[in-house]
Amino acid sequence: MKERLTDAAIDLIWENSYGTTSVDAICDRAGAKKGSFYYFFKSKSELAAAALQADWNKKRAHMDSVFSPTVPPLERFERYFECVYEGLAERQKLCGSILGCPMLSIGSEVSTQDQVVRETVDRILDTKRNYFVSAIRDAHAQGLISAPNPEAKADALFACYHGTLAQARIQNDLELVRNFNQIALDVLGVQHDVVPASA
Amino acid sequence: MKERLTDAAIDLIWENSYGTTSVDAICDRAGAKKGSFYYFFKSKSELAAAALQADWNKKRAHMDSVFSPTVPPLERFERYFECVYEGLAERQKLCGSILGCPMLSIGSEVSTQDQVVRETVDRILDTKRNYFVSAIRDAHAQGLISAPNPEAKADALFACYHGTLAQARIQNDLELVRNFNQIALDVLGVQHDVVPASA
DNA sequence: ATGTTTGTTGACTAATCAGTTTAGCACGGC
DNA sequence: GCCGTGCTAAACTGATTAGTCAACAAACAT
Repeated sequence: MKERLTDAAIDLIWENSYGTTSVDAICDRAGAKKGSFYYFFKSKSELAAAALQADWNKKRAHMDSVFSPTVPPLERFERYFECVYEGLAERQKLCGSILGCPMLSIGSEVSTQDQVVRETVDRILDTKRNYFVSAIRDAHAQGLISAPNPEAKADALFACYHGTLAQARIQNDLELVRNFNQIALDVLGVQHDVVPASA
Repeated sequence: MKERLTDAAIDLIWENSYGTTSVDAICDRAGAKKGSFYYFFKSKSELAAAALQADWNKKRAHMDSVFSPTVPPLERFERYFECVYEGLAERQKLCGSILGCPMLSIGSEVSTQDQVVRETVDRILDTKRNYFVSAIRDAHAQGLISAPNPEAKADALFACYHGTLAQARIQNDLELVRNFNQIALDVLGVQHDVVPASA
């Protein structure tokens, strides 16, 4: 039941927002009653933090596989962005909207008001950033890109990635995400293998 | 009074969020009563849209000056990011938090639930993006950068910029914004004039 | 068998929410 | 003097909110 509650919470909050998702609505979707909710969680805010953490834990294994050191560094990004695109597209079929990154949407919404959730998001985002850093470091070591400062490069790509997802949500349009790997390559400083126009 | 209401609305919604900012609170800060509110605006949602638009209209003249075609293209960005940094720092002194970009925060929060606000944000963001596009086009024309596709480059920088502001809000930390011009130059593909280390 | 832990239930507050209503104020035109 | 017009005041509605509470159930240990 605890898991049903966190699942319902992520679903609803991601699709709508933290502020407009009521505890009642979460309970309804989870098939639970208010009492059960407050048996497991002492507040809406604590549930949100738990839900974000649970969601991340679920995705972690998949991230480890996509960003495995056995995969060529630039392919890690390519596969990752492809997965994100597919996931958002599938989700759109269900709810009609492009939802972007839940961490960013929720984090941005509550950051000035809810320190528990804010710190949870902050910590998870930092963990996620590490995948970027290590892939970039590897790419640099293999001479695929020039990134003497992998952390700075990762920050740039990370920001670019999240900015694109945020815009996709606001515009309700996946177009920018579909072509994101191109932008990523550009930000990473990979040489374009442009097909030269004839004549 | 209408202006006092939109000012109060932007202030409160930016600092907190759309969902947690009540009409009562907006009226309080504006020194107005509910009746006045609903005389000028027919709903909270319509006020939010009007407030965002009014806020943008105020900033527009300044944007025009910063992105004036008489300013060298890369300096436009430099000055702009500097202004944004200063603005956020000043605001932090007042409310203790880094607030990021109101368009992005609010847009991301309400995008799936409020089409009026969503479209307002979408339109304003598109207008803002044009400043980037034209500066990049000029920079390319002057041989400062290589950007055969200025729109794509602008999208990348725009996303990177907004992603950075969103992270600054979530982390409540201006650090990333302070150094953003460096990242911007990197994304734009400007050659670093790195001071070579001796020995 | 008996008590304890672990979970569930539904009714309950007390506050807050967006939005309405109605009466009234100050003002200039006529 | 009188009337419309632009705006304000304050009380109100009805729905919704997060969170509480005491009674209850089933499993499990002793």
